[in-house]
Amino acid sequence: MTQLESKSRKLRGEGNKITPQRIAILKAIDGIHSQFTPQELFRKLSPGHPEIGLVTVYRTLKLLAESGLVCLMGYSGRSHSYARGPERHHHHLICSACDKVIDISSCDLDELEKKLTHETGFAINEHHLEFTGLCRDCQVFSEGELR
Amino acid sequence: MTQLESKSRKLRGEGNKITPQRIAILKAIDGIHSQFTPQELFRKLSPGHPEIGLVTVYRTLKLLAESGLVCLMGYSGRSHSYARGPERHHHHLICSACDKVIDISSCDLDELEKKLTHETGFAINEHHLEFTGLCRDCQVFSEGELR
DNA sequence: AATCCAGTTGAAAAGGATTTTCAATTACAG
DNA sequence: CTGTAATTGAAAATCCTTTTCAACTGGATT
Repeated sequence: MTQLESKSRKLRGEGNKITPQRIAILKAIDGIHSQFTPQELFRKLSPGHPEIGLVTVYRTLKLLAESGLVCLMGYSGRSHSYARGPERHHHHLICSACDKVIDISSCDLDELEKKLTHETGFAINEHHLEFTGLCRDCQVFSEGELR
Repeated sequence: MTQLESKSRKLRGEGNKITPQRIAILKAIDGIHSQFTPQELFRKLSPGHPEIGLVTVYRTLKLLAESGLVCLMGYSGRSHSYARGPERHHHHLICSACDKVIDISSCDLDELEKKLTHETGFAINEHHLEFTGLCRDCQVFSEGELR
């Protein structure tokens, strides 16, 4: 089963219709390895899919994020940013130069979480973790003659 | 030295002027233990300080964030949120019901960071960590008759 | 205490991002 | 095939945030 089939199935299972627009958006997202804003995705889609409106991109990304099929990113400034990613719990490593996103599955925070629960009385149910840096490719440009 | 003096001194040291508006804003922030948006802070200030405009609140929060005197929060939806907090490296534990923020100083992520650097070639220079849950007070309302 | 000037301020306008509205269209269950 | 609820695109409406600009002011310097 392709990622497209499995995601479509999940969406349909939740009572949503599978439209050509949604398929195009799912396909596009699967090919993007950076974080992106709705506007950026719209611009990327427009040439091949002039029939897809910006509003639909906004709505679809929201829907996909609610279904866990894309991630809504945290510290990315003013506009919403999203990234493709696995449905399971994971975190991100982001290149601050090219916006590339790498998924991280390990995060041993259980100890810390327990300690915090004990110290603060909070019932913790979520955490976000994000690393930022320069990817191998982008490091090149911050050495040598450039900059 | 009070927090107000020390923060004023730092601001002045960076070439900024200490105005009545900035003092009022610094004082207000010190009394808020939740995260807040510029608009919320403005509403809180307005009654006692009708002379302070919304634009000044925006500008001052931006300035304070750049100087490390307040924290710009991450995953807080559409508008910017800030929180008072220590200047040193720290993270947050946030109540999803009342927006209370507790500062966390420990975060043993060096191991993970090293591992990621090795595996991905990234030059990591920053990380954000955020826990979300219900604080002791707010847990009460999610049990029992309410909700 | 008086002067000066770069930094600051508030109001209004501009700029963006996101959401809402609404009539037309369409996926898909029956 | 049909009926219907979900979806769509365009335009308008909402928000949030920043910019512009003329007036004002903190505080360094006389």
